Amino acid sequence: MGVVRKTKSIELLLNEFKSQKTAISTIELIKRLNSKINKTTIYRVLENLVDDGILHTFIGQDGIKWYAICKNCTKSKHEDLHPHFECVKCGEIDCLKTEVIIPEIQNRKILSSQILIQGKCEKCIN
Amino acid sequence: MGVVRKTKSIELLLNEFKSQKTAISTIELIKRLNSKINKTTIYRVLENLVDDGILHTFIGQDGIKWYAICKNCTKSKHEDLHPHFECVKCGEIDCLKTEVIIPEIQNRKILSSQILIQGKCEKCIN
DNA sequence: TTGTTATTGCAACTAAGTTGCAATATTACT
DNA sequence: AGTAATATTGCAACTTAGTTGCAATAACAA
Repeated sequence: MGVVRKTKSIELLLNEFKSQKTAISTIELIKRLNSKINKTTIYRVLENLVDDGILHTFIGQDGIKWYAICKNCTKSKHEDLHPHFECVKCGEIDCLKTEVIIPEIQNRKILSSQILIQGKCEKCIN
Repeated sequence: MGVVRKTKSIELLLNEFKSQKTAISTIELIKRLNSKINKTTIYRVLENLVDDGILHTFIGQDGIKWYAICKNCTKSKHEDLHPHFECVKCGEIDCLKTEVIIPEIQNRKILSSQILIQGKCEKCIN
């Protein structure tokens, strides 16, 4: 349904994504904003922000939901088909600009794809 | 820890993967074997079979665990770094032989990757 | 056949996420 | 500014996937 009214919850959540460029998991957001926003509201606002093309979401290796700011998305079209990179050391996940080419497959029609790469990030490589 | 003794539970679970070549989710297995094996046992046997290199596991788009037979794995080395294909129509997930190349990324060390492709499978394309 | 111990079933629990509903806050309209 | 309409929120209770501890059972080596 998307966001209709400017509220404190939306502002607080967006602040998190403005001050941190990497992806943030739902449980991390609940942990951080616990005292200020109810977890139900957090889940609902996040979904609204996805509908509006402001955030995109994906499933981490742990099976939980992560969210990150969209770069080139609109309400009607999500363009965030980029891979995500999860650091095995610090746990941080961020969006990659790197393009990964999915080859055509005989007798199948590809519609979308999720790519989650594990490794060591810039900060943890050494 | 892997499997040590041949039990009825292991046999029943492996039968499912022998009669169906595609991946099977934990909840599907629990649904099917509910009356014969306790769900705790199902979770534990599946994990053992992964340790033994007989099955591999991955997270589906729904955030739940899926399992499939390994092709070229041993107890010490999992080689199943192939992509998985999820049909948006029938919900089936299978392993792809297609190789997807993950390019090197500056200042990062890539260790592994999960690729989940959505689309229409052979049966559902028309 | 028996002793050791891997495996199983059960019940109770955890953790992530959802639902229904009444209370509250935003916004448009006068 | 005051008010009505309704989007948003908080709360409690729930669902679902998966886990844990422990006693009972089953494999299998000797």
